[in-house]
Amino acid sequence: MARVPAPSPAKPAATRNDVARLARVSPAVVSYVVNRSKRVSPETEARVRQAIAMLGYRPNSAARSLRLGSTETLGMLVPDTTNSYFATLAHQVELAAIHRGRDLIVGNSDGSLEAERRLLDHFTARRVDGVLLCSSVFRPDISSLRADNIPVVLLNHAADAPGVAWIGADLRLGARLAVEHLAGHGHRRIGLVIGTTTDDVQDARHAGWSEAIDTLGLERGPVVSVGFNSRGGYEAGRQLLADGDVPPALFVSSDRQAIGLLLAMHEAGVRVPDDVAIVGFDGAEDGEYSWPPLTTVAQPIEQMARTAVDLMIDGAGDDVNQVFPPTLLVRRSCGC
Amino acid sequence: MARVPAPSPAKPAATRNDVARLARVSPAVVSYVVNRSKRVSPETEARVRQAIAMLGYRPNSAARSLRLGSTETLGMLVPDTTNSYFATLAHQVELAAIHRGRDLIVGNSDGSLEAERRLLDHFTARRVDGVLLCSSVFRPDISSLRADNIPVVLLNHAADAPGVAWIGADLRLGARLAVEHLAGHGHRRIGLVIGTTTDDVQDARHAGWSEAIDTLGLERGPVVSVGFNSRGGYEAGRQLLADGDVPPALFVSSDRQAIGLLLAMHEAGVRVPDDVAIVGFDGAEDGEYSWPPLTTVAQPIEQMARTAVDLMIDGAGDDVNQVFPPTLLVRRSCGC
DNA sequence: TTGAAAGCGCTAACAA
DNA sequence: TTGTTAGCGCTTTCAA
Repeated sequence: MARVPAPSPAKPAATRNDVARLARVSPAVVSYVVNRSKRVSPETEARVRQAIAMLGYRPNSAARSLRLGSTETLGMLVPDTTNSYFATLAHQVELAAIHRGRDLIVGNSDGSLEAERRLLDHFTARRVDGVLLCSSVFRPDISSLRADNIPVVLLNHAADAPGVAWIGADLRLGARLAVEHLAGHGHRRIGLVIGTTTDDVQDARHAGWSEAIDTLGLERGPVVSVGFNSRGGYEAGRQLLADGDVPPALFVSSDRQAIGLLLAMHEAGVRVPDDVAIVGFDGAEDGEYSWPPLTTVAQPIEQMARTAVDLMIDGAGDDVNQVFPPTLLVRRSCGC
Repeated sequence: MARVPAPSPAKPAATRNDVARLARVSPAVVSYVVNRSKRVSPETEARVRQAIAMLGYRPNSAARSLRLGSTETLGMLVPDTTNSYFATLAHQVELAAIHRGRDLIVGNSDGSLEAERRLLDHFTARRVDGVLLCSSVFRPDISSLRADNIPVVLLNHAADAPGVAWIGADLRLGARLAVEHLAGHGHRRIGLVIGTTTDDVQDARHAGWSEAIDTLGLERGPVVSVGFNSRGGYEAGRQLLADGDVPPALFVSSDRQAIGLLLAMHEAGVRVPDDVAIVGFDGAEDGEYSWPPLTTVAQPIEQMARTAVDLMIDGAGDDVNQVFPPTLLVRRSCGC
């Protein structure tokens, strides 16, 4: 490790006053040209722009926020950016935010309620203009946002949350899509691997699965509840194996779980889709390169992200909600 | 979509003055207690704290930044948070930053140099206290940061970059580890799937592979250059297959590529590790649940993240660098 | 132990 | 078309 003391010329960033001085105009004029907020004569503007370029001036956003009372920044809280579904969602939200001239700050709660509260607090301290919340629980504590009148939209939310705007995929429909497809392959007995969240409210995918089974006159396969990640899926697989009851078809509530399940099956020499057909849920990158590639119920992530940001910025108010229909993304784990 | 107009009481957040008024002290005293910057009598402090609690006051961070000339925020730029390696790295950096009392803003360049430049610009406008840069190129343009004297550390960097602090894993050593392990399994002919970056400088993993082959007196297998993602790995696999030259062992420069390669092999009925033994690189979550689970050269991600943040904050200056030795993470794709 | 006041860089209302 | 000025919420020096 080489080490040379930094020269550190301690040259502070140029301010608007520096620009004004160099361009021989008043500071206000600099603002006018930067924000295009008022007409300025072409010659003056040229001088100012040149000075800006020479000094490498960029408006100090803290000062701007303070003055404007708005940070032009959105906050987003997810359980885990390491999860490709949330990573994709966050990325799409970032894109949508930029498109609307906003910045996005993303925080990870790691599934901890304590961390979630802390981050939300943090967002309010930063005076974000709104927060997109993928909470680990069904009824998140958004009081600190409320107290400061910061708009919230619950993203990836599962069901009605009175008094809060929320957006989510139609989980029930998605589950139905999966079961119907599996039934279309001739399977009459379909199991379920379902994720549980901290406050274990019943997941709508469970209801959708159940409903579809009934409607189609099928037989209920085993149901196993596990965490929403690969490890959970792996455990589900082990359990099914241990019970000696791996059904011919399985709907799995997230792609990551499905990936874990796949591993358990491979280890046991159970062939997918020949011995078990599998349909996952989410449609992010996870299942694209798995073996076999995962048939999955894809959420319209980009659309949801865009809508969430629009809702947030256009301030549609609380009690707004929107549910998006997912679509079946057919690959090979279903037997197609 | 239900819709109810927002009540929007338009209640602005409480300021320090509100607290001062309620606690019947001067605004300065509020600052004293919030920042513990000066002794305050216990009774006064109690009054102030109570007022803070009652009003839900949190210091406006824009104002604070403006006054302090520091945002207590670090910026991090990665090509793609959707990639689990970068997601993990970013997450670890976030943790390290929080540990040092800093916030982290993460931006995605999507591998575009244009986006990279824009984000860097953005970071300087926001006056971040430093930026951690995972650039898509070997010599990134950090002039906008330089102009404002914002410290930079190149993270995940591959080789010497004079005048900039950088941190990276020892790629050459990692490649050697992989080849040696494969040789230990008795393979005498080892191929290479190597990623290319935008400015295609020779990757040190290539050199390490080559070197190890020579040292061990092995035979050079096919070398294929592809993008650093799953698709690249898949293409590499297809090409090897098309050339009819799938070597008995293969070192692959990233886990994501390895995942893609795995798919190509499965599709062709080539068995891993029996027909090809594979060792990947990175050691993030990708290969943990693949089939077969991936043996890989793991970078000490957490350690690198922590060091990068420390370096940044403690301002060790430019021309500092640190290279971390990776370790072999043995799973099953190598034949173990 | 507490308070008064200056000023961080910026926007925008108003005046010239 | 341009300039003057007040003030956003905060920290900190200096005085009381």
